[in-house]
Amino acid sequence: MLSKKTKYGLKALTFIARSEDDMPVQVGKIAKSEQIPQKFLEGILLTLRKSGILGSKKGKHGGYYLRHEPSEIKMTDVMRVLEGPIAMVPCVSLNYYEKCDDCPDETLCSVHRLMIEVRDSTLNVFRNTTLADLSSVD
Amino acid sequence: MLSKKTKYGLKALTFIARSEDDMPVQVGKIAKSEQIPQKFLEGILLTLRKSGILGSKKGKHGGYYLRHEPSEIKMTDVMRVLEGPIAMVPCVSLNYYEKCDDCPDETLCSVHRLMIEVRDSTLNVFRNTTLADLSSVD
DNA sequence: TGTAATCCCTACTAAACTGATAGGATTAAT
DNA sequence: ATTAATCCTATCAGTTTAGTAGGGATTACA
Repeated sequence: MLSKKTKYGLKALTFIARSEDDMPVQVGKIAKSEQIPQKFLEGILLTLRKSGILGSKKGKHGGYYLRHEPSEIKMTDVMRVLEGPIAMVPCVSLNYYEKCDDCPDETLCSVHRLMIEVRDSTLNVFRNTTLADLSSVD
Repeated sequence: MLSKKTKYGLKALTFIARSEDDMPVQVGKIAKSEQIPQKFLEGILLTLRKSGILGSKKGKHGGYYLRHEPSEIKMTDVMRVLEGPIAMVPCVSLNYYEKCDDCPDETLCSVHRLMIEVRDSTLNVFRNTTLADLSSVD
């Protein structure tokens, strides 16, 4: 299941991308427009900022803005920040690899082989989708 | 993340498929060979039986067996039984569709569109993979 | 007919995770 | 100063996960 955190995060990013006139967007505005609990959203945008996807400006008239063009922001990066590893098992994760306790030989493990295929096909989607695709209104 | 339940279930199915000489396979044998807590595995095999993927024979010399040829057992079915819906959000689920509370218009929702693509690519893997693929030793 | 092996079923539990709330500290514009 | 924003930490109720416990029901076979 996609966590609410990720869902909210994606919606917020889309919102910011759509309202780009180089003015920072306030959490409150996003929360209201997208029906997201504001305090919850605060934390989400914070992690997006810490990861380098968003920038922020503090104080009055502050808010969040994209650090790069929407077309440069790949879903692989966004999803990893919000949802964690893309692979469904650590033993097929590119960025968070971990060996299974059981499983003496990965190449013989049926789960391993299946999950590599799932990872690759999901990765293929995320690599070929940017925030620009999400926020286009076609 | 893939649940242990699913992981264990897939390993067990693979084990049964590999040791097919038409004799039912005992939970204890699978548990020992695959390093799975036996009581936990019991429950998993039970749900696989109730779903029609496995059959069982009670009493001495009893055990579990496949109800169909491995090449007929598609991962779509197995995954839905073990892991639940394949879609990451209910609003793009084929078998368990549910509208989002928020989201007045799905066709305009960025998350919706992205998740449809993920669903389709994952589905494509599961539809083209059978237990025979998992249990082959190439 | 008794006994051992096996599936079957229900209930319980500890730990982790999720989604959210609370309360305030810090910063900046006016 | 006041106000409006981000930032940070802690807390919490509910759910899920992974597993354990204990036994009931069924069958093979001596």
